[in-house]
Parts: sequence; structure tokens; C-alpha cells
Amino acid sequence: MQNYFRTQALGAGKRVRTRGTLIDSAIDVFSEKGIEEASINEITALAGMANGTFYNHFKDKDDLAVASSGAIALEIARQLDLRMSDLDEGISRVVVASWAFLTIALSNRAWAQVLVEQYQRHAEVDESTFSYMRADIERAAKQRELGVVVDTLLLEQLASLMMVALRRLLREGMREEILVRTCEYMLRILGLTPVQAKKEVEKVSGHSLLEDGASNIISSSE
Amino acid sequence: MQNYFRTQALGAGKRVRTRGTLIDSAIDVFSEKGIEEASINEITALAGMANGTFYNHFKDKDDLAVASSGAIALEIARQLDLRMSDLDEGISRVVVASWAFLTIALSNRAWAQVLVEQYQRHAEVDESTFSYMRADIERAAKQRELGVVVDTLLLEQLASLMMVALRRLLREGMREEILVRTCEYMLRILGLTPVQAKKEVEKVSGHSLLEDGASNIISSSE
Amino acid sequence: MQNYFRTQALGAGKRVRTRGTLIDSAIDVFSEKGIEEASINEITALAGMANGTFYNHFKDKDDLAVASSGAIALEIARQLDLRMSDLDEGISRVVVASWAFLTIALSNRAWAQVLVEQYQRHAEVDESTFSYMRADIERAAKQRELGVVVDTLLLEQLASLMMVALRRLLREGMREEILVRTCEYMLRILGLTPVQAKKEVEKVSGHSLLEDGASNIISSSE
Amino acid sequence: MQNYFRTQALGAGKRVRTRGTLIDSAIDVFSEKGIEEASINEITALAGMANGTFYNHFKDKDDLAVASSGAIALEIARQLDLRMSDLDEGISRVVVASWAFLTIALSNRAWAQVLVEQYQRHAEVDESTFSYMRADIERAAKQRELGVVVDTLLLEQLASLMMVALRRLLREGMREEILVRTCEYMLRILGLTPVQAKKEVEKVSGHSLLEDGASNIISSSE
DNA sequence: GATGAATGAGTATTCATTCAT
DNA sequence: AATGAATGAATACTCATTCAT
Repeated sequence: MQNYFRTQALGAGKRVRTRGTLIDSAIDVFSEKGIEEASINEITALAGMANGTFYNHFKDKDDLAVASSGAIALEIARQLDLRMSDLDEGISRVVVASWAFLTIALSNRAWAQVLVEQYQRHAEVDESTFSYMRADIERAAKQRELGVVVDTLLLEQLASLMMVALRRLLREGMREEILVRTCEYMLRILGLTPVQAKKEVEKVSGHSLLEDGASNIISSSE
Repeated sequence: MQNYFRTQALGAGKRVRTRGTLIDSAIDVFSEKGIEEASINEITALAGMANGTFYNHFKDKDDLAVASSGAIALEIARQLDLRMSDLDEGISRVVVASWAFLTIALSNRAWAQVLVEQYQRHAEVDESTFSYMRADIERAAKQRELGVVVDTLLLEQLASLMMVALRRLLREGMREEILVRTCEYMLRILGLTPVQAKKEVEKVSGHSLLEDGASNIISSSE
Repeated sequence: MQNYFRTQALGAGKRVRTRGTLIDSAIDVFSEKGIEEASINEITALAGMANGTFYNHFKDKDDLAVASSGAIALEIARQLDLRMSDLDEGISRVVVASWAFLTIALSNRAWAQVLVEQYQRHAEVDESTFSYMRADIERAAKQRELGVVVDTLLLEQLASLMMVALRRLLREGMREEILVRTCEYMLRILGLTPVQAKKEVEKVSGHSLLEDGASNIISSSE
Repeated sequence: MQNYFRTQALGAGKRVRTRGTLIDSAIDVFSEKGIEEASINEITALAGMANGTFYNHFKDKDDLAVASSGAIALEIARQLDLRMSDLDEGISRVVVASWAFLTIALSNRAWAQVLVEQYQRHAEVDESTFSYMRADIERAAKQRELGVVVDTLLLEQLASLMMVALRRLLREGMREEILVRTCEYMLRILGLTPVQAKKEVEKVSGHSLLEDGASNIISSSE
């Protein structure tokens, strides 16, 4: 069993720690069996708790699924933030964020699987999962004349491209081509011509060292 | 209860008719309750059959879901074919087909709902659902220099745009803006500049009378 | 409903008590309808529980059948032990044990029926059911020169004689002749001549008061 | 699929042939899945018929099971008869018949399995299966002073020994020791001393060549 | 006699959820 | 907060059997 969120909560109170442990356990079970097939008994068992304990922390499985994917998304966003603080240009931020999002998610298969499945279950984008993106796109739209309306349709379309990509990456393993093309498609939707899009993506991908995963996203993004 | 596929099978043997009736019934129940929540009993009851009859025709609910969405997709494809026979230009075909696909699907809410939900359940595009598109894109790629690779990643990305659009249309009702933007986004992904994309879509949408649904797709496309 | 095993577990925790109650209930239903025909619902209903409770204690009906016949066999063996502690001679022990086994089993028709049916379902002797016998036979084989191999074939053959007898006794009621002949046949198989066998069985049967069942097995055996 | 009884019925009318085919098919399915688990659909499918056809020939599965095991028993009895016509002494006839019964049954695993399972299902001996034995035992009882009552208890006890043996032989393959001991046990039950029993069995087994199965039962028995 | 589509009764099993300890 | 035994609703699925053709 992973112990990412349990560890993260070590300083906090018992309640928070138990919650973190349940989320860690859930991520494992969700990713292995799928959210639908996962049973609460299995999750509590893996967490080393009685099944009743679950209900002291979550309303039901869906609540847990939301909390789990939310925790993952938040954690990814946190890592993104750290690494993008010095990036000013909107378009670059979008590319770096998307690229890094996929890379970080994929660095932990279970995370990626939970994100993908939860996305499918809810179909509509969990605003929080992609919330970071809206600001960057709006920033880009101001800096250049993109000629796009930044609304939920646009965000959903872009998010769906990323999710299709993430699913592919899970299936086929990390292939930079998928990242590149997905980012280019996103920029094209945002109004860049293919040539412009390609150039923007190259600025980012040229520097990236994807092999060692999330740890060097920072260096790859300047 | 709808009786589209039952009627379609009127000439055939009893086995085929029963199957068609079950699919009609399933589409109704699926769209009303969702595939997950639908029960076999409800489907057979609506179809006016004993529940055991179901198992003479389908292995389980998933088998039926696949058959139902497959029948819908096939039927839509059939209608598309009829109406696009005189269109030669690849890009126009893509626009018309996408536009008409969404329009026809939406002309029968239950169909659209089943397509959307089945798409989400299976995540990967049922090749058949969008098979018509590959040929048109390849045709377009030959006629112009699109500079895209026509592979499954591209098709999945395009399909996901359409599905996001279909979901929106189901939620918000037919809004031409969604059709227009989705088609433009698709063309942008295919390598057209925003300006070109807009022009291509206008060629189609200018003529369309979407209000009366599938019946005048033909006239709307030339 | 009988309450033998429930009562026996009165001192123990709730889990054990519930288990005992289920076994009591199962024995009743099994004996009345047969194991095959018994439904879990009926068993839990008679036990005054929700059907789901069953699955907290047993994997499925077969698991329960094994547990039930095992509990019966164990209980019979326990009663046998008490009453044979002062018997030293192997052959006498075999006769007394077999005789008492049949008598005790028959003193509770439901027990006998469950034993018989479970024996038939599993065909091979549940080692535990007749485990008491092996030791006595080996003891007899040492004390006299029986000239038999004590292996599972022998035990199965002897057990099958007892089960045929038990079935007859259930059908026709307690008839001492069946006990006598079955014991004689067993001894013959063990290598005694008909005359010897007859004498050995008479030593036991002469004293027995079978009418009042298990309660006076003790007196009957010395 | 075997075609023993179908072939046997080649000369007869269509009705008899269809019946034979169903029995052949049933024996295969019964032996593979067990009688309980066998479904009529499977049996008719293997027989190459529609399921409805079954009910033109048998009342239900149990009827078919009785017919199948009966046909097997009858066939074995027929083969026995052929080979024992020249044997006059009762005891020898019992030994030869039992020995040959087991050998012939085992020569066709499916036959043996169906016999064993059907015996377990009915518990009481299907009279017909062992009918041949009563006459021989009575003959033996007249020729010597056996001192046994020839009644159904005796026959059931003897039959159960044979069935235990047959089950073992199915499990462990043909082992002459099992045949020898089973026959000796039977004779002991019939009143022979161990020494006499051994001698009688040796008369038979000494000549037998069991390896090549049923075909040389005749030669092996005189 | 054979066919095979339709029937529908019947039951095991899961698992989220509660609550007394 | 944690425990874990008990709950019971809810449903898919099988398969013997019928009967119109």
C-alpha cells in the first residue's frame, strides 16, 4: 500500500492521519480494481481498520472517490505551482502545466488511473482538477489576441484532450510524441496556428528530461 | 417505448424481431435510468417479455449495452451515408458528418444519452462509432496538405471533442454555437488555422435548418 | 428449532453464538428438506436472522453443510469418548463405538439425516467423522493378530457399512438386528471369523438398553 | 462423444436410435460435469439435437440419469452373463462377477463415474444394478453352509463395498490390490473365514490379466 | 418426431450502511 | 474514534419445461 497522503498528514491530528491512510488505501484499491468494483471492506482492510471506521470519515464510496481524486489533483497542482512560479507567459504556462500534469500523474500509475476513472465517472470536469488552467488561459488570452472565449466548453474540450492523452499514456507507457501532439492540439484549439503551436511546444519539450519523472519538471520548464 | 429497431426488423425472423424489441426497450430504460442503474427485469418488462428471454439473446447487460449503442451508431452512420454521397471534399465531409452526427443523435435524446454513457463506460472509442470519420479525414489529408498523422490518437481526440459537445447539447439543448465551435476546434486540430476553420464551418452552418432535426440534414449540407 | 449448538456456545462471544444458532437451524432445515433443497433464506429465517448474516459466518451452503455435519460428528465423538474411557480392548472398543455411534446418531433423527446426506454428497469419508475408529482398530490389530492393513480403504469400507446401516435405521426405525449384523460384518472384515464376531458383538449387545437412546450408552458398554 | 448405445440401436427404429444417442451424450456430460451440474441443453447440444427433442424421450433429467445408469448396468450384466455361463459354484460366481463388474465398469471411466454418482444420488441400490448378485449368493448359500441371511441389508452392504472400491479405482487407477481386498471383504461378510476368502479370491485373480480390460475377462475367469 | 424461441419461477450473493459496544 | 457483527434490499442468471410451427 502506498503511504503518500498518510505520510503527508503525519504532523496533523489522528483524524487527519486516518483520513490520509484511507485515501492511500483507496487509491491502491481503486487503481487495481476500478472504483466501481472496489468495496469499502477491501479498502478498510488494506488500511488495517474496521469497516465501520470508514463512516467516521466519509459519507460513502463516492465521497471517498471525490476526496481521493481531489487529493491527487491538489497534490499535482501543488507540485505544478512550485515549478511554474517564474513563468510569466500564458501560453508557456499552459504548455508547461499540461505537460507537467501528464508527467506527474503518470509518475504514479495509481494516481493516473484514479484520475482517469473519476473523470469518466463524472464526465464533467471536476473544476478543481483543471482549475489551474483557466487562469493561465485567460492570461494567455490577454497577452496575445487568441480570439477564444474562455468558458467551460473550452475548458472541457481541452480537459478531454488531456484525459484522452493520459489514458493513452497509461496504456502505452510514456511516449513523448503523445505529450507533444496533445499540447499542440490544445494550443491549436486555443487559436494558434499549427506552426505557432509547434514552436511553443518545442520551447518546452526541448528542455525536458522526462525519463526521471516529476522530480525534474522544474528544471525542464524554464 | 420506442420501436425503431423492432420496426426495422419486421421483415426478419422472430429471433431478429425479439432482439430488436429488446434493443428498443433497452435504449429507453438506459436513457432514463442510466446503463448502470437499469435492471434486466425492467427492460424485459417494458419489452413485454419474460426476463429469461433476455438471456436467449444477450449474454448480460453489457452485451446489450454494446449492441444497443452499436445499433444506434450504425443507424446514424447509415443516415449519414445517404446524405453525404454527393460530397467530395474531405474537409466538408468531416464538418457535415460531425455536424449531422450530433444533430441526428440529438434528434433522439435517448440515442444521444446511450451513446454518451456507453462512450464513457468504454472510454476508448468504439471504432465503429466513428469509423466513418477516418476515411473522410484521410481524404481531406490527401486533398490539402493538413500535416496531421491520421492515427487512433487523433481520432480519439476528435471523438472526445464530439462527445463533450454531445453532452453539453444534451444538457443545454440544441445550441448552434456549440456545434460551430466544436467543428471549428476539430478542424483546428486537423491543422486548419482558426480563420480557415471558421470559413469551412460557415459553409455548412449557413445553410442548416437545425430545428427540424435529422430530416433535413441533406438539404442543409449543400 | 433445535438449540443444541447454540446452547453449547452460550458462554462464548456473540460471533460463536450466532454461528451455533445457524448450525442448529441448518440441521433442522437440512434434515427436513435435504441439503440440496434447503435455501439459505429458510435457514436464516428459522434462525431469526437476516439472510446476509449467514455470509458473515459461512462461505456458502456447502461450507455450512460441512460445518454442520462436522459439529455433529464432533459432538458424537465427544460423547463416545466419555463413555469408552474405561474400555481397553480394541475389538470391544470398535464394537461399542460403532454401536454407540449409530445409537447416538439415531437418537436425534435430524443429526442422523444430516450425517447420511453429507456422507453421500462427499462420498469419501470425512476423516474426522470416523477418526475415532482408526485408533481403536489399530489397537485391536496389535492386541490380536487380525491380519488386516489399517488404511483408508479399510476405513472407507467400514464406514460405508455403518452408513448403509444408519440409512436403514432411519428408514425402519431402531432395529437391534441391524446393529448386530452391521457390527458382525465389520468384525468379519477386520478378520474375525463369523463365530468370533458373533461372540464379540454379544458381549456388547447383551447389556445394551437401546430404547432410551444416548443417555444410557455408558451403562450399556460395560 | 461416445456412441455405444447409439451404435447398439442401429438396427432399431429411429425412436430407439435417438434415445440411444441421448444416453450416449448424457453419459459423457454426466461423467464430465456430474449429474447435478449437467444441463439438458448441454446434453442435447452434444447429441446434435434441439433441446425440445429431449422431452419426446425422457420425462426429466432424473429419468435420463436412471435410464443411463440402467443401460450401463444392463450392458455390464450382459457381458457378465456371457462370461459366467460355465461357472457353477456360487462363491466363485460372486467373486468373478464382482471382479469383472469392477473391471468392466472401469474399462470405461465415464460408465464408472455415472454408476458411482447415480448410486450416491439414490443411496439405495438400484436393484437392477446388482440384481445378478442375489442369485449367485443364494446359490452359494445353498451349496455351502454360509450362515447368512440373504436380504436387502446384506445386498446393500455388499454393494456399498463395491462402490467404495469403484470410487477408489477411479481415483487411483486400476490396482489389483483393491479388487482382491474388496472381494475378500465381501466373502468375509458372506461368512467365509479370512483364509477361505483369500483362497477363493486367489482362484480367480491368479488367472486374470487385468491390464487389457474387459476383453479378456472370460479367459481370466476359468 | 423434431424444432427452438419463449417462459418465469426460484435463490444465492454482495455490500453499503447502521449501531451497540 | 474505532470496532465489527448484523442488516436486508436489490438483482442477475439458470434451466427445466412448454408449445406453436
